[in-house]
Amino acid sequence: MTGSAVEGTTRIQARNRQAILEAGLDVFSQHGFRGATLDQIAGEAGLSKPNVLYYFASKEAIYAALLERLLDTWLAPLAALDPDGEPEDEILGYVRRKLVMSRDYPRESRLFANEILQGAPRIGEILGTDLRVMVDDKAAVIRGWAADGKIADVEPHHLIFSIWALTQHYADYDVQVRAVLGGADPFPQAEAFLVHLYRRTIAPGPPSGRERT
Amino acid sequence: MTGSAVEGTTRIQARNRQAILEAGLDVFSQHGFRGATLDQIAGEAGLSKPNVLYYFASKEAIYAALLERLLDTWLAPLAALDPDGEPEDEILGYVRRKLVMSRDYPRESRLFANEILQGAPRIGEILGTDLRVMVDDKAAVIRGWAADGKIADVEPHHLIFSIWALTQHYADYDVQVRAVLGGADPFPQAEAFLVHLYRRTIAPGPPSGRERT
DNA sequence: CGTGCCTTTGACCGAATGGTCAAATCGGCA
DNA sequence: TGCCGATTTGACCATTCGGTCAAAGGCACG
Repeated sequence: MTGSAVEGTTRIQARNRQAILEAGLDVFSQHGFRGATLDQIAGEAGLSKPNVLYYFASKEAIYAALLERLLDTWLAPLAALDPDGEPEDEILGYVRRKLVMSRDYPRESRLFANEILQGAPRIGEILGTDLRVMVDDKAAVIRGWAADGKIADVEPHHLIFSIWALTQHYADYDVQVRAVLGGADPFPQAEAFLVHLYRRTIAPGPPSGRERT
Repeated sequence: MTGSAVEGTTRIQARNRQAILEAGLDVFSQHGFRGATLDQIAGEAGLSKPNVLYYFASKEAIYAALLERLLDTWLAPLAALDPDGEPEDEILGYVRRKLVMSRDYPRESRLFANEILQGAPRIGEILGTDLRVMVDDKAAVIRGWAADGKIADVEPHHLIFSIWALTQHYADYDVQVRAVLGGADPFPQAEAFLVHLYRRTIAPGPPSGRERT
């Protein structure tokens, strides 16, 4: 062995754990926790079922590991929203980062969607505490921008929800989007549309599009 | 028996079939097809498992019946978009109708979401044919409005996607929305926000919010 | 009140599920 | 090369799964 006795992470351990998580992400994101089977995960990872359980104590443990790894990176784009930046740049930057995540990590988005659809039994508490704190924090920033007249007076929470909904839609409903559009890559057009939509939505001015005479 | 020999739908048949579909909607919308179990559906419907299979040939048949019943009503709001109406009224009306459906039929929205997340194995073909035809049709209408300068020049397909994403988000991610917002009913604020967003997005004028000098 | 069909269910089946365990194999180091 | 822990697996287990079936129960009508 190479590593020390305390830090017991062999090369082969890292590789197999990674393969299991990769396979688990595939299966869980498509069928949810209850719909996924260990045999399927093992098969996709190229390991036998007992071998999978040698690296993870249970099906639940694989799922938990995936969720934990996900939550870390999932909120990073929102955390990067800078209170001292230019409002429009900050919000459009957030939209772009989230859209790129939907394009590059669609399975992670679907895994999250599945967990929420099931009622968030495992991450419900985190949603009501950690997530809520961060969203409230960023919402306050956005509210400040609105109060200063730098952007339109929109409800910040729903603005954030809308960014989640619009960007994750291109990951979660990818099959539907491509079925309707045909074969072409939806993301370039999606980005152009979302930039238009958010420039218009947050531009300072009267609350509605029907301009006053 | 009361009904004729040909029209064999007893009162009790209608009641039990309805109870099974109701229970199936609950379970399938939460756990997806593979994650749902007949025992759970039977228990929730107040019937024994063999009795459930007396009314539906298989688990698959219950799921199929739900999907078929869903597809009929799911696209009705889009079909109601009137090419001869006032563009802003038509689009905002569509948004409102879809939002009401998310509020009143969240389980149906989640059932649909689950099917799409699984890769739409059962309705994939419909998406690429019937749905696509209808969306293309409505997209042409919207494109015409844009060409006439009645609304902004937005890509119509992505405009429709955005309406789906924003409205269904309040059904599919209801748990998350409520966890972040607290106990209050999100829908009144959601409607106000969406009306603002779409008024701004489709208002005629320059493509972006950064006004020219 | 009895007959015939609709409805319900207990018992059961084979397959798949998550998980266990002891034994076999592997891989690196002395 | 031989050793020892890390790794892998075949066999197995209890439970749950979707589904079957024959028998029992219920209901409306003559």
